[in-house]
Order: sequence, then structure tokens, then C-alpha cells
Amino acid sequence: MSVDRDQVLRSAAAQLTRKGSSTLDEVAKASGISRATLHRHFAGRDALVRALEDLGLKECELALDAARLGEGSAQDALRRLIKEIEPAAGLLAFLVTENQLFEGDDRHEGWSRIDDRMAELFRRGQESGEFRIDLSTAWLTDALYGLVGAAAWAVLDGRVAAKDFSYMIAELLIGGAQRRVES
Amino acid sequence: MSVDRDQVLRSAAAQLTRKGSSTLDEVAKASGISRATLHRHFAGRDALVRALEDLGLKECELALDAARLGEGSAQDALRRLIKEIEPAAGLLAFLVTENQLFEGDDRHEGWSRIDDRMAELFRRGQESGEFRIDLSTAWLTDALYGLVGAAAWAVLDGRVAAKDFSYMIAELLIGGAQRRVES
DNA sequence: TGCGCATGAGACGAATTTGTCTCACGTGGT
DNA sequence: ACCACGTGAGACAAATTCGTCTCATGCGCA
Repeated sequence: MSVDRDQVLRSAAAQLTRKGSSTLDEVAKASGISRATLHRHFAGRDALVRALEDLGLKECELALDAARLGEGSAQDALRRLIKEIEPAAGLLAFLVTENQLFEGDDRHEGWSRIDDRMAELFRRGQESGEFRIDLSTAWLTDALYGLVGAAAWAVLDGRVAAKDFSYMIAELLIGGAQRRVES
Repeated sequence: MSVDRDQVLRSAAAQLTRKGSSTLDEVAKASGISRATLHRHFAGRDALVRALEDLGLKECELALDAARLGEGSAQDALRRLIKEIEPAAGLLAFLVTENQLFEGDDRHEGWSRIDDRMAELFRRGQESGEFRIDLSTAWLTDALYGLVGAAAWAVLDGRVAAKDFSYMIAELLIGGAQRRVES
């Protein structure tokens, strides 16, 4: 009977990813609930977006924890991270397009912490000699976000099979498109 | 006296990239014109977005032409493409987030043609042995869009120097993050 | 059966945005 | 000097969306 808050948020993210200017009524219908109920759980559009941000933030933190970025090679850690972050890809695809969250320098500090943890992984890989040093850790972090968003969108649109999600991202990010004659 | 239509569109794209829900009044002010004038040139919000799409489409076609994708190695052609597409990056960064354009299967056929040309480049690279075949051409195309958008945003936000734009994208897309002991 | 509770549906005014209009101003060309 | 034209500023109603409210329904539970 009671509404599943997380499920509503996921449906809302999917709807808002498809159409960023969706009406609250459209969001509610996409979540299978009425506008009144949506409004009972989230005070307004801002509150809804904030909740989406918090959920995405939480899932990213969990993915970062589960990936154990400090263990093993940086490459393997990155592969684990991409695999762990897959459930949050839909949410991230929306959040990265929601530049409104970054307006006014009051960006949620949580993202800085996540960025730092990712950049730290790339830095570790660079220091160990696994990753090239001519690509900045900031760019690699942004590129990871961009590829996750692109992959999520490609999957939603049927151009990439869902099962290939993490493979496609990890291989491109780590190895690039270039064919290497000797592995 | 007369308004520079393309300049207005670029300013509008920048404003809408920053805040997708910008008012027409905000868009107009960002372009340095009044709402009345904006409305004289573009019938409404839809018409404005359509014009932005057409401009982005045109610039992509021009970039594809200028890159001469059929000449030389696929790698070099891809590097040329990325360099040529840089001026349109801001526009693309907005358009890729404007999923509204893809609603209802009435997507502008022009994008299909562009996608095809890009996919053809990757296919050529795969057939020549330059690119790996385990990453589909559709994914490589989407990844290119995603990286261009991510890079445009990173530059706008000051995390990546504008002069590194094409290098960062090309190197990551072609060579990946992995360090290769022998070049 | 009867109660509690969350929800769905809809109405209502307020706020915002939009589309259209008018009018005055400034510039460029005749 | 005069006119044509594009523009800025603002007013105005229409349309849309939002926030809040009320009421009825359905389900679980005692």
C-alpha cells in the first residue's frame, strides 16, 4: 500500500532523463502514482531533485565502497567500480544533465568527495605506471561520468545490450579503441 | 543593428546548457537581446530548440566534411574529426542533454546520417585492423558523443584547459587510459 | 463489521511563463 | 531632412504549472 520511495525516485529519474521538462504530473504517472501522492512524499520539484541527488550520491558512495578501490591493480579496481556503479547509471545519467545542481557554487559537497575518490584511483594508477600521465585525473574522472551516462542512454535506447554495459565502458576507458597487436 | 542569428543561437545554447529550464527572458538576456526580439526571430521555445538542432546538425556535417574521414588512417581521420568538431562542442553538449528531440521516433533524420558517417569511420578502422572489433561501432559513436559533451562541460567548468580539448578526447578514445610500455 | 490510513481524483487560486500587442527610440539609407 | 526598419521596453491576456485543499475509495487489521 505504502509507496516505495526508492522505486518512485528511480521511475522519476527515468522520466526526467527522457524529458527534463516533465511536469510533476508526468513524473507521477511515470511512477504509477498520483500527483497528490508524489507531492505528499516530496514537497515540490526542488525537493524531488534533491532526493534524486541524495539517492545518486548514496549509491555512488556504496559503489565506491564495494569496489574497494585500494585493493589490487588500479585497472582491476576501475573495472570493479564500473561494475558496481551500473545500478546507479540511470540515476547518474539524469544527474549529470541536471547542471542546475551545480548552480551558484553551492554544489553538494558529497560530489566533491566522490570526485576525489575517483581521482585518487586514477592517481594511484598513474603512480604505479598503469595509467598514462598525460591525461589528467580530473579529465579521466569526467570522462568516466560521460561514458557512464552515454552507456546508460545507449542501453535505454537499445543500441547497446545491457549485459555489455560495464565491459564497453571499462574496455574503452582503460584500453581505448586502438587495437593492440600484442596483448 | 540586425541581430546575428548564429550568435544568438550560440548564446542561447550556452545559457540552456547551464540551465535547461531557462526562461525565454533569461535566454534573451544571455544573448544580449530583448525577449521581443528573440521572439521575432524564433516563434517560440520549440522553434528555438529546433533552430539549435539545425545549427548543430549543420556544424556536425561541416566537421565531418572537413575531416575527410575517408583519407589516411582511421586514427588520423578520427583525430581530425574531433578537432573539427570542437567548435560545435558547446552546441552538442546541449543537444545531447535535450532528449526531447528524440521523443516519439520523429528524431531528425539528419542525426541518423551523422551517426552513420561516424559509425562508418569506426567500421573502416575495424576492417583495417586499427580498431578493436569487440567494441561495437554504435557504442564507439555514442562514446564519442559522450566524451565530447563531458569535455565541453569540463572546459566550461575550468577543469580542463580549452587547448587540451581535442587531445584529451582523441587520446582517451583511441588509446585509452592504459599506459603502453612501448609506443 | 468497523476503524485507521494511505492513496486517487479532482477542484481551486496563485505564480510563472508564454505569445502578442503597442509605442518610442535609434540607426542607416534615400 | 525624412523615412524605413529593426529593436527595447513594457503591458496584457491566455496557458501552463504548482501548491494546497477536500472528499471518496480501497486495503489492511483488530
